[in-house]
Amino acid sequence: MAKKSVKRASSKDVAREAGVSQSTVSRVFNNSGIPVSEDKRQLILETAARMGYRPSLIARSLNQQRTHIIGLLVKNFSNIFYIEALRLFSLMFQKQGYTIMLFNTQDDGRIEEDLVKALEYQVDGVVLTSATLDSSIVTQYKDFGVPVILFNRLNEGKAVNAVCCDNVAGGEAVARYLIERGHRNLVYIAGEEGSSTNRDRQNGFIRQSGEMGISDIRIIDGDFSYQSGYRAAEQLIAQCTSFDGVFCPSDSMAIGFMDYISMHTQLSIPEDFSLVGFDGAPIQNEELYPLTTYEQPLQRMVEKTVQFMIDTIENYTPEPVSYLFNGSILERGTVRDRR
Amino acid sequence: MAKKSVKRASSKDVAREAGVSQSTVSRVFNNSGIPVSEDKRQLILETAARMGYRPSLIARSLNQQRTHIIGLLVKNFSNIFYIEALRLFSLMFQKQGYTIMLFNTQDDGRIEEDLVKALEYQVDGVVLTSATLDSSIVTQYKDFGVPVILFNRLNEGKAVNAVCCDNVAGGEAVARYLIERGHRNLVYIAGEEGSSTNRDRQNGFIRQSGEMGISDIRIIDGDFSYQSGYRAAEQLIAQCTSFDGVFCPSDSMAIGFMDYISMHTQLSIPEDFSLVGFDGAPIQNEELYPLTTYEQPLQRMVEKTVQFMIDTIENYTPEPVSYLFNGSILERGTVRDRR
DNA sequence: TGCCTTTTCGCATACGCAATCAGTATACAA
DNA sequence: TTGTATACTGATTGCGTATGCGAAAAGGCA
Repeated sequence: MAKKSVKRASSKDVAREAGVSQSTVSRVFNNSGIPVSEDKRQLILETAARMGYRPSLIARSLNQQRTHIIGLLVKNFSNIFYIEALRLFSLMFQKQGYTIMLFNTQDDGRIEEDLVKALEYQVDGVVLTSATLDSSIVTQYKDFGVPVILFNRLNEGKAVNAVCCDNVAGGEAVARYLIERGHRNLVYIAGEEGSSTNRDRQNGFIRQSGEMGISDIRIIDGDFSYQSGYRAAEQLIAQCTSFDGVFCPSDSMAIGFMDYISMHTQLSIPEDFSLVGFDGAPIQNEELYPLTTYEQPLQRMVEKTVQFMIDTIENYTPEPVSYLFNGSILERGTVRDRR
Repeated sequence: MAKKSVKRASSKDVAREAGVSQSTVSRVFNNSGIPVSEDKRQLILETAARMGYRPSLIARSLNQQRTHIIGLLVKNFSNIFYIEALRLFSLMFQKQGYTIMLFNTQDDGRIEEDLVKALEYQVDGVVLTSATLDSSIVTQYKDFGVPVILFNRLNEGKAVNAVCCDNVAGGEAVARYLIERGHRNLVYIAGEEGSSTNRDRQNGFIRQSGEMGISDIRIIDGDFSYQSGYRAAEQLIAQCTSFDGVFCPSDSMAIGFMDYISMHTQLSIPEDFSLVGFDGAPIQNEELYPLTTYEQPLQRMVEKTVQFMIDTIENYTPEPVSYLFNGSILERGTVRDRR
């Protein structure tokens, strides 16, 4: 059996069938305002429908040098925050007439491979979420005139476009929030090592604490995941340190932390100590997990990224821009005022 | 400023620069075994690298009538099971040299729109997950010779390819499992109305129960979501019916159910009644949610879908095939033997 | 050296579309 | 009737790649 049992109708086929030229068919299907007489238009639409004709966006892309495809590189499928971002991206790009090509970059070594693949497919732009990437690759990428936007990640020297939450300010805000409410013995559960998001949140948290007179902050290892939050709680409790405020720089970690506390200790939050998360991703059950957290304006960040991308595609500018967003503390029930 | 500040090098450019013909460049880059002398090959590879040349997969697709793009239509971004499926699909298709075009089909009315878009992009095949679709559209789609596979969904008359868990057998297995262990007063929390998955699980559950002498099964409305499980528990408890076995046809629902019970009642599972879920999607904390569930062989199902898709692309056959998979009860801690 | 086989390469064309340009038909004014 | 402007249509070209065919070059053998 042949590879394709049916051959798709092309505009040429429709033209022959309808007795017009291929150009006229083309003019009818790309609504670019070029006038076609009404009777021919109807004739063409009818024969096209009868033959099941659909314009080939591949051929159109080749001709126009524009694919209307956006490459979306995603790494972290276990973090609800990025799932939510993915959902919003796909929705908003679709609404703007773009289609998403998804690259699930499992390990960092494959990033370059995926970027090249996206390039070969002539994507109009690339969004990188949650990837700890070698910036040299992206710089090289820029040479092709394809816009790249880092989402929720900054790179050194701001050599690449980025839309990001101001993580330093976020860390500072959490420190301020806790210390202003009388917390003195703070703990920071670290996120993924080497990621700019963790580094910035940690630096902001520690610096602001220092400025407010709190300098010895305990740091426990982690990696943003639920499990790491759970284990961090275990580790912290085993050390039996006295503490009254914990900052988990992701909601997943915070919830893992809460679970360990409620399952294996007699402590209760916020009576015995306060807990603040980060992200503000949707929580299924806020009654069960009334997590006070620093909420990133995810929706606005995605909107900005999409708009920024489209603007850049339509008017390419080589100078990189970084947009920083500020979130705010979402007060729920895991922080008590200790003054 | 121009739309593109740089023009990408084409095979023709490389050919001119290297002093060979465009054909030879092409032959070097599509490793189709056509011989090119070693010195020219090296020369071409070098100049290509120097010029930053990458073959255009768009142009290649136009020429070959094959894009190596798979359209993936996803609806349910809130269900962990489908997120996991999406992750596996993207991984496995990438490994097989295919790239994924993602369509986030928000509401069912847009399915047709997304299918058409995928068609226009000349995708080599389409996988539909979690979509309650009008089969007439898909039938029409088949006329284009583009393979369509329904994932985790059957359609009436089996007119379309499908890879699915045998939901009827699953429902039966759960009924058998509960009744064999002495449960007599069963409750079924319904999944999304109108979905084949819910209908089949429900039918299997009720029929098998009937055959084993249990005929009056209470049914509570739901839609597969965490919230609907939570509300169903509330509703059930309010009715104060005596029951000893509950079947939630998705793990999300089951966990919502568990949460309501532990938060708002004095009942405990499995002491006061047993609970069985469905899916077997990863649960973050099995200690906290030791849910006994019917586990679908997700990994194998995805593998089969990918393999099936590639086979169908390479050797198109118009006769639709349905592959049914059987899962099994994953015993954890929410069922007690009541004999 | 001449002839033949094999390897290697270039020419020309096709893929499906959009755009440019040139050409026809119609309308209206002179 | 002719000229001009305008509405419309068609032939042609190019986007970047792959490939059949034939030509040329290289190599083998007498």
